[in-house]
Amino acid sequence: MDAQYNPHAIESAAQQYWDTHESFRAVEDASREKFYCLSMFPYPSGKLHMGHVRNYTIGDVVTRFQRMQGKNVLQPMGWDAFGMPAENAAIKNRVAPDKWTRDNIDYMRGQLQSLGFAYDWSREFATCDVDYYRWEQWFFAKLVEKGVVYKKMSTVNWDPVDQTVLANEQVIDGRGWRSGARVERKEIPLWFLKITDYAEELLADLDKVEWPEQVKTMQRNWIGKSRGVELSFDVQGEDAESDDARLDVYTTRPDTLYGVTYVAVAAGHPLAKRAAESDAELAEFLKACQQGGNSEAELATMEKRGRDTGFRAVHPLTGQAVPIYVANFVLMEYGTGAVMAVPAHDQRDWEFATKYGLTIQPVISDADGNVPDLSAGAYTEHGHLINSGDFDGLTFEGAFDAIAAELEVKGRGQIKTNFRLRDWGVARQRYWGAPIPVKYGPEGETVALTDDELPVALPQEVEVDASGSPLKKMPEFFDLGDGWVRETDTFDTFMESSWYYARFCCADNMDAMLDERADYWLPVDLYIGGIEHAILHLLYARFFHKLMRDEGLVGSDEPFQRLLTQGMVIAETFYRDEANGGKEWFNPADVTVERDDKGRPTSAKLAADGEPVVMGGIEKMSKSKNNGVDPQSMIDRFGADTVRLFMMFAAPPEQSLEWSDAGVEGAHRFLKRLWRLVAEHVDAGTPGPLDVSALDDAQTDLRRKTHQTIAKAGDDIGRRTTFNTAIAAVMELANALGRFDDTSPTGLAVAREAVEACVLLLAPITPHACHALWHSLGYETPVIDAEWPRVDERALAQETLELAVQVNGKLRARLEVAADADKAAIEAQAMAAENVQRHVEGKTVRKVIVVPGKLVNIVAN
RNA sequence: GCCGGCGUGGCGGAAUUGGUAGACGCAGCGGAUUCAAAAUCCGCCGCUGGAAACAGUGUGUCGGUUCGAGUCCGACCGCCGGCACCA
Repeated sequence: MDAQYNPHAIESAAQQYWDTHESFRAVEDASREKFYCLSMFPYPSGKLHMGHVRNYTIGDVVTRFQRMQGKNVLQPMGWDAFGMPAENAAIKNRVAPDKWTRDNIDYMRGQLQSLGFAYDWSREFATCDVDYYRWEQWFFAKLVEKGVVYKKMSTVNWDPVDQTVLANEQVIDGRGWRSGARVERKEIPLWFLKITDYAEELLADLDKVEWPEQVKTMQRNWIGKSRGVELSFDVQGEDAESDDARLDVYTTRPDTLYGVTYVAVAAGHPLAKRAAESDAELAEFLKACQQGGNSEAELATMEKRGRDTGFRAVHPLTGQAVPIYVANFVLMEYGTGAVMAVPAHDQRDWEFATKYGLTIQPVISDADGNVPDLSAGAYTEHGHLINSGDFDGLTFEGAFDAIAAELEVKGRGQIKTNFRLRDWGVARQRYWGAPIPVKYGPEGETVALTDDELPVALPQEVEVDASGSPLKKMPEFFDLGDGWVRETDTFDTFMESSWYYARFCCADNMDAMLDERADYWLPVDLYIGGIEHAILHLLYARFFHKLMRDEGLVGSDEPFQRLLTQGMVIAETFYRDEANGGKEWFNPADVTVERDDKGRPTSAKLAADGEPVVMGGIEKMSKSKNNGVDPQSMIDRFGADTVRLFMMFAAPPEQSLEWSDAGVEGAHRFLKRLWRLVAEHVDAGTPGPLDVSALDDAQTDLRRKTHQTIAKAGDDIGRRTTFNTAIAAVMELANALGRFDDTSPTGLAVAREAVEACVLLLAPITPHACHALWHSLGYETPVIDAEWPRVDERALAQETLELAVQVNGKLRARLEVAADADKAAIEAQAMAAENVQRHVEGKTVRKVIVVPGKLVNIVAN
């Protein structure tokens, strides 16, 4: 074999082999166990970034590993092709979104292929293909029929200068990113899917999936099931028949009901509007409340402000009148648009009451009956009721039930389960998305399109500018004649990403959304993607799967059985301050870092001019900080296997991964070393038969190491998905192999087993090199079809073990003991050790703890 | 602000169920090979003291549980992800 490791020749040969043999085409086969491995598909933004490379390498390693386990594997790839960047590029470069997107896809597909990912490319599609989104339109029409869809008024960010709706990320400090104008909250009618109808099931079924606990917790909190009481306050002086006669509020703390000292309503609430009719200042305040962004983070961090409406609410139990305030943090769309306020026992209410001088009435004491000190903040613990009439002395649970019962008797309220989860608004006022398949009639009819009216294809020839969707200016698109017009809103791109995993199972079906092949492959056995998708994408996809199930399209309850959330790729940043107060960021590739004699970085210089730059810390790779490392340049320099190996070795998949040029070189060095080890082994001659009963000590040790490594690598890749430790284990085996220079026939046989283990265990990670090495070892069938090596339990056996000996928890000696030694013998041997004697001298031994195979701890004082 | 994470040598990380902290790699230092260099190979490498044996100390900070804590509990500090129209 070639003595030199030549990655580029090896990689193109291996890729060509896989290509001509259609090695990764997946075919349904009911007689075989399937494994569907899916990585989140990319948005085609231009070129692959390191985050993609990491994500897809993880998926590829698992896919190839499962194939070697004998599974029938499916690993598809496609494009999440609708979205705002294409429109932004269109505005900036005057290039049509479709062309821009498809050019990007072509380039990125080539990059994925050069990384050697084992995709079944025959299943590829982009979500902007009409053959894809037509089924989404078809399905939406079915949902309209079923009643899962409705239209309601909803708040959007409105840019009054550009006359367009802005996404939350386009609102910066309350202003439009392009125009700089103060953003306004505007109400427009939008389409919604009733995800809240599935809240209970989405919560319960989290128990059915093998996901990281943190992701399940985030979803549970997002769904936010709570048990509380819905109750109503009368509005003083209102006609009992009028709509404004009562205020409904929901609370999870009915035990604090006697502490209500005011009620707050949203700026859009009818009472607030009525009060403003005769109060110019209040009207001004309501207008101010409509300014600024709409995101929860912005609402939660803004200054809490309010004003008295002049209306008074009547407490449902005490009959006392309390003021009704308008507050900017109460939103009309969430819940009832009104909240009861208990400043003594809720921190936000406390801050508001303190600011406006409202009464703070404590109604909960601690368990000892002490009235809490409310001078610095609210007392939010559960405790015992005080100042609460007949309910005094009750605990949280007792008071909850008693007060709920009292309200029920009086017809003023009842216990209610509430969810924080809100319905999913799926309409966007944008061009580059799937058109919503609805039409409106001259009499105000709203009708979903029928099969023969579908698909609604998105027009390709358009002028995109900053002033909203071009579809709204295209009568040829929306004017259907006879007074009928088509909806010009398009779908949220989360719609497309909510079912693409299912379409991959049968992407060639032009007559149906899904077919029986979906139930062969689904659910996805392992889904891999960024932790940033932990809530929205994953929750919407779960919901969509249940919708498809209820339409009989799939049989399973959940789309993704296992989930692996991968961390970010980060890198050092470098910048110089500019005269205008901004920063100029330099790419790490253009910077030289100076180090002291211990290797610590001390300063950095720009290579081009030799002048210093500031080290800005380690951040997520991004365009804005110019700290991205281009995968292509790394592949060109070292080959795909080196990039893949480094990515898998530098950190466990869930953690963030710091890019390191030196680390990449280290990975490359290891591959060269592995190549040389195999070449030297092949040159050393033909191994004899492996007679395991006639091995010397060194041979036994290497053989044990081989099988320990097989056991560890299989567990690390298959169960733990900690690829870094699997690679470390193989490196240890390679190190042991490098020290083993026994060229006897038996020695070569033991070495052969170790060499083959290295190649097979690394085959999922560095598939091109292992493809070539496997052939060099004399095999005709490719390594992708080789079986994962089996552990020989007998090879793992040891005659002696090393134990740690502690005295009072501190390590004092190491002990070589027979593997079958009993507790008493171990104790005696431990006590006899010289250093142990020194530390127990003059003390009484109180206890000796023996942990088999691990350590002995002698407790003495 | 709310929800969820993370914090270990000069650096990336390992320690899987409470049991020998620092595997593996990078950087650094010393040596071999070489006319020389690259490449490669060998050795050392948490900190303090010591010639060494060894001792002390050490996993963000403070406190607790335990024979024993990087791991469990409480409080705090710092950083990161998400917050419903970025994907």
